[in-house]
Amino acid sequence: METYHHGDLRRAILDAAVLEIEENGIGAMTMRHLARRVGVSHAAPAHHFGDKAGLLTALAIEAFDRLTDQLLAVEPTDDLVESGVAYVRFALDHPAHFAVMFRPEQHRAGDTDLQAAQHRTWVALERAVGNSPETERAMDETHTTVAAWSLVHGFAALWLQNVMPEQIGEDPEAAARRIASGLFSGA
Amino acid sequence: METYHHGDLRRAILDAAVLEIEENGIGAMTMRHLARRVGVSHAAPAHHFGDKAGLLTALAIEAFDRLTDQLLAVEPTDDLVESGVAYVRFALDHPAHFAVMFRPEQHRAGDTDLQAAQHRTWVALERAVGNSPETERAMDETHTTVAAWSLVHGFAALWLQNVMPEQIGEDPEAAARRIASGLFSGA
DNA sequence: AAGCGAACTAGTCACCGACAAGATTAGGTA
DNA sequence: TACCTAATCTTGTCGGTGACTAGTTCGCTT
Repeated sequence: METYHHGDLRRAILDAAVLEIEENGIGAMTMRHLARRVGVSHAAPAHHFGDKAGLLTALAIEAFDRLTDQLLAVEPTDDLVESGVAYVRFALDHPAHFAVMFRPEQHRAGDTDLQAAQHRTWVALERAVGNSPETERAMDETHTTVAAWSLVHGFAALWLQNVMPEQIGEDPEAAARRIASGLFSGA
Repeated sequence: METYHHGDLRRAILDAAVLEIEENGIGAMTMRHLARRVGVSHAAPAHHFGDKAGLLTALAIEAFDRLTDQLLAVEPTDDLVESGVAYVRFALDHPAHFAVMFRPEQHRAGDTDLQAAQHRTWVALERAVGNSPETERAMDETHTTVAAWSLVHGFAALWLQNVMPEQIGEDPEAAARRIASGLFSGA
């Protein structure tokens, strides 16, 4: 480091946080570790995020937006199952982001930007359900969307937490596709 | 307090932990708070649990066992949906226990007692699926069980994290029953 | 009743998040 | 160019936390 000012410390801290969480778990992610990792003083990060909750909120917003992008990248003509698989793939490919998304107690309470990002994800999920070809359902669209979300969210969470039975195998994407197909297109 | 020895400090600390988490969130649950709450010195709890991870592991084991009991309390003749609703009800009735169950990074790594408790829960879920009347399924029993678990776990997690859309209403049990019915007995 | 070991206390250490005050510098203005 | 103001970053500090150690109290067995 040659300059007193970092240039884009905010971005650097967010990236360092992801690496730190992936390498050593969310428990090891302290503001001071990130500062050391990036090469700034221990109090520098707080200037960009307010406090630790602010940092985690910013990271969660980024995570929701990336997930939304992945969901919207699924072809509109594809089956709902493909969106479900995309959700699971995002969670397993980006465990650090996923771990930060659903921890309200670590977030800045009532942050409107975060709420907006969560809503965008919800809208993307609704789109996936609405685009799905099967029109004859046992539920209205809201409940179908919640059902699909619950299924893939639960699957990803249980997989990441290592509580799945061995019989399920080692390929999460295949298992997720099989399960989602069985429930949502196996009529 | 009159006696130097507490009598059942281990039990008292576990109960205090549940209260503390329910009242102030898991972030506020520190060993020192629990000690103060129970009226012992700050280092007393560690004697019973080793360290904080040991306490949270013990709490998780207790939680898995209580959940298993709730699942086994469902009548064997009942539909699979009733077991799913029981899972959701447990999570929402005991948010502190539920919050501690699925945080491996806070647990004592590789604890065999915890693994055994998790396995007992899995067996209870398999029983629920096996007892369910509908025999013609799109999946084998393992995948059906994982699907059911994922659905209710995801639903409970999303509900507790307050990211459900408003349209879902205010009665989680009703919504869970509707969704589980739509996917598992709405053939 | 004696003493052994478990239960608990008191003291300490490194580390953390938050805060305050000061140093540095980028970027707009005269 | 010279300034100068606000944003950025550093340094120092404080209370709180988890973990460790040494010492105190007491239940229980023999």
